[in-house]
Amino acid sequence: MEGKEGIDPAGTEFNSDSSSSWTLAGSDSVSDSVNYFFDKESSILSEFGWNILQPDHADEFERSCGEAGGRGSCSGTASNLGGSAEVPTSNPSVTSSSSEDPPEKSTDIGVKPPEIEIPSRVRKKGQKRVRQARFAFMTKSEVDHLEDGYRWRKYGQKAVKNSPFPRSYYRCTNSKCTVKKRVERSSEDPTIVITTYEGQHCHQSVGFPRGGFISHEVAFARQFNPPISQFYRPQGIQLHRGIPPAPTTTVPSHQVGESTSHLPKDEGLLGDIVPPGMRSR
DNA sequence: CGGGTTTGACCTGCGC
DNA sequence: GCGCAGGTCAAACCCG
Repeated sequence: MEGKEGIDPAGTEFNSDSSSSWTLAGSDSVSDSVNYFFDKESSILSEFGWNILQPDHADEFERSCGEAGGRGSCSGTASNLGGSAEVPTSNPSVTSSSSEDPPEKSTDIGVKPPEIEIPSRVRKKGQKRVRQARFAFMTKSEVDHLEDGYRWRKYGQKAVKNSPFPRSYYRCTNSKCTVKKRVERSSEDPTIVITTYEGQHCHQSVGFPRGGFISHEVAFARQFNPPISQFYRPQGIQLHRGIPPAPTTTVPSHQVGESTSHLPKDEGLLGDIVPPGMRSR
């Protein structure tokens, strides 16, 4: 409605003319590398920030970006975002992607997904696990694992503290794709499924789920697909500037199979990405 | 038989 | 340093 608004850590306000109302909901108290945005209309809670890369990987990734050439312009985009708190609507890859568009061109990917998630048993000592940009959805649904157009393989399930519901871990079945997602039910409202995506698909989705309509998750996931490089900060450090996501107006709520709900107080997965201080809605 | 799920063990980060 | 909780691995199992 009023357009996105928020304040980045440096105090810079940002606005856009989008039809969504994103509000800065908080920031990561631990790494301070991400901010959280909540869309009151779509009830989508989003987390935006820079990847935190160890210097080794930063170099490595910078190289791969350089080789990729052209699209994305790793450091350039990063500095742009970092310097002026631009909203992602100015990001070509976001604005150009309608709900029909795949996150990336599948075959000739300019930027291959950086292998920043080092397997724990291969990871060298001192190299930290790196988190990619994440965004979360709260969806009212009886089904835990919502169709989003991609194929996922479950690789783990864990009981979550303070929640009677386990958290499931999924990985994209595409071997070249590093995207993961976590699915968990809200302990406050069992009808609400909280899905958190981490990373970005480097390939096309396998198709639309359930007869052609797409959910908020799909629409949002497809709109929020800036090149990975844009979440890369060359110096490898945590910084962060508020980057509100593209609006989700492409999906009228009546088209959504599972209606979204308002943000409840929550623990568990939300507790993971949402600082306690902002969970008062 | 291939692909997906389950589940216990293991690893890692973090707070105390 | 220790314990806890989250995250991941991988063998066993299931299913089409």
